[in-house]
Amino acid sequence: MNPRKRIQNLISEAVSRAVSEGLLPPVEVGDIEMERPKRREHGDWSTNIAMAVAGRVGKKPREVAEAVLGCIQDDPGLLSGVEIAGPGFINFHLSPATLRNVLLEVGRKGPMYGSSNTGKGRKVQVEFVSANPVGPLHVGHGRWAAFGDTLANVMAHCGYDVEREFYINDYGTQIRNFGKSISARYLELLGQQVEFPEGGYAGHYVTEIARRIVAEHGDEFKSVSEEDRVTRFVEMEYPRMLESIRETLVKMSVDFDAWFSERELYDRGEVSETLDELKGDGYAYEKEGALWLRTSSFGDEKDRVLVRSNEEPTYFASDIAYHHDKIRRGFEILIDVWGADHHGYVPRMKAAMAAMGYDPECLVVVLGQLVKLFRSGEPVIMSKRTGEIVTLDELLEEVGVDAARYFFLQRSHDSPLEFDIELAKKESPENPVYYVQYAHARICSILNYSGISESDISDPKGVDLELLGEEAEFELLRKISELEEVVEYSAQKYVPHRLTGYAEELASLFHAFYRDCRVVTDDEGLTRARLFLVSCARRVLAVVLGLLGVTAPEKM
RNA sequence: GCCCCCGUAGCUCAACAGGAUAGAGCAACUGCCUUCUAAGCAGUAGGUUGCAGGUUCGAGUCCUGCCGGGGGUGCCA
Repeated sequence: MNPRKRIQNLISEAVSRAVSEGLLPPVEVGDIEMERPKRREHGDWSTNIAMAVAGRVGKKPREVAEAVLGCIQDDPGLLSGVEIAGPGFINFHLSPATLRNVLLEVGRKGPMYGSSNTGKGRKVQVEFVSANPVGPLHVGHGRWAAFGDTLANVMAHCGYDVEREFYINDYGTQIRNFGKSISARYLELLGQQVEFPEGGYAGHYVTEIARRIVAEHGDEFKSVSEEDRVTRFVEMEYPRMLESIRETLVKMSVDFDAWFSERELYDRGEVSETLDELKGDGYAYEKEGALWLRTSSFGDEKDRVLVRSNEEPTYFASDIAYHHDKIRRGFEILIDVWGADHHGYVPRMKAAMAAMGYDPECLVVVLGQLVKLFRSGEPVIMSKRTGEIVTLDELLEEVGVDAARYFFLQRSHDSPLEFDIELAKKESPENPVYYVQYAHARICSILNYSGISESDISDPKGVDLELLGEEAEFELLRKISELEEVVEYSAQKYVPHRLTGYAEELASLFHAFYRDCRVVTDDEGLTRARLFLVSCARRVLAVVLGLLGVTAPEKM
């Protein structure tokens, strides 16, 4: 049992003892809230239970705290002190032995350190990126790639059964516009005057595609109908585009478990099947020649169209069928990562879940804000209209995957990200990626210098942990002990960026330790104890960097 | 108009389900390499958390109103 739970038990036992001794009136305390105090002198763990309960028992918070404190019977060896502070907090200080024991857990769990079973094997699907296969990924996609992948890592570490999925919008207007755009460029290259299609893709890559078609097929498609030419180009080119997207994602170290095609959803009849079910349940109805879903009965502002009067299903219709399919595949939690510009879509999708008879809560939509690119403080001008964008490939080429992923994961998903390309490239202290990686490399260097192999060090039997007694050592131990909470919080709140903060704190405490404590000395016992400590710190850094998808270099 | 997100140090951002004296990094200034990586460390300075109310033992965090920025509000995706 971890110290947090042991302390919670001490408190609840103390409360019942205080009640039976008549110091407190009978009171239901429920879950005992535990927090990490911000200030060191407030101990390792703190509870506000006295303040929370004070009103209900008609006593002052400090009186309640004293009653509880008086009834606490220490779990032997766990604590070195308990006291009441401030308005009525009860603060707990872990004993040195408890802190040192965290190293044994790191040694035991290795790469699984920080993992837990809070997810209880629940099936989770994280769907992210899901870019239309009509152009290269841009830097915004890069942010969602890093976010989704790390969120999946973090949830897996918490004991969820996680799958990563990419939804391919290979049906409908967008893919058609892609074909039309290629067609227009193709005809231009063959010397015809054509108007560029409305909603077409103006990027230079489209012209490159057309040029390649001309080179390979000449004017073969010049005389066929526009309709046929567009269809032909779509069939020829979207699989290639999808393949290049896949390659870019591989460079981002993102590996999807599933690629789900919208077109196949139609081909299997799942869209019409879903619509029939909704009609059968009375949630879909005809009006003005279109089919509508009664989303307003489930909290949406108004009803939404499923099938237009021209018989074309909307994107919404296939999206419902898609989510229906996800549930039928057994996923209990569906996480959709969408751009913030889709936020108006959330209530209707939740409503659709409810209409299908599912709990809307099982759908979690994470909305992400934009990435603004900078170069040495100057904004990089991009225009969607003219197609002048910086692609994810170009960014990766320039800054590398480690810096890219780290930068994407530094900020909360709901605030816009400023990404400075020059800063990401800099191998200097301004760049936090290197700060963290440097701590890892520095430890490797110490281990190497010691001449003792790490596998030898990690056997705690030959180590006397009691030799660890410096404040800098305890600080490091405390931070190491926090990983599980950080990982759990990141998973529960869908905030994987917390990990970058943790990594920097851990690195910083290691660097401070390095200043205060020399590891390799003539004192063999102390050397072994400290080698064990830094080896554990290294492994924890490696775990965190691994979750972030960033490499942990041995040398820099 | 209505809905959603954001507003915290000069800049970029943290702040765990409301907690104790709001924290980092960068930029600025001052020190520290004959000893395991100076891509490092230590220190100084920097704030009425956009504004005004409210809720309570306690508010950056919750509620109301206002100001400012972004997004949405389609038989588009």
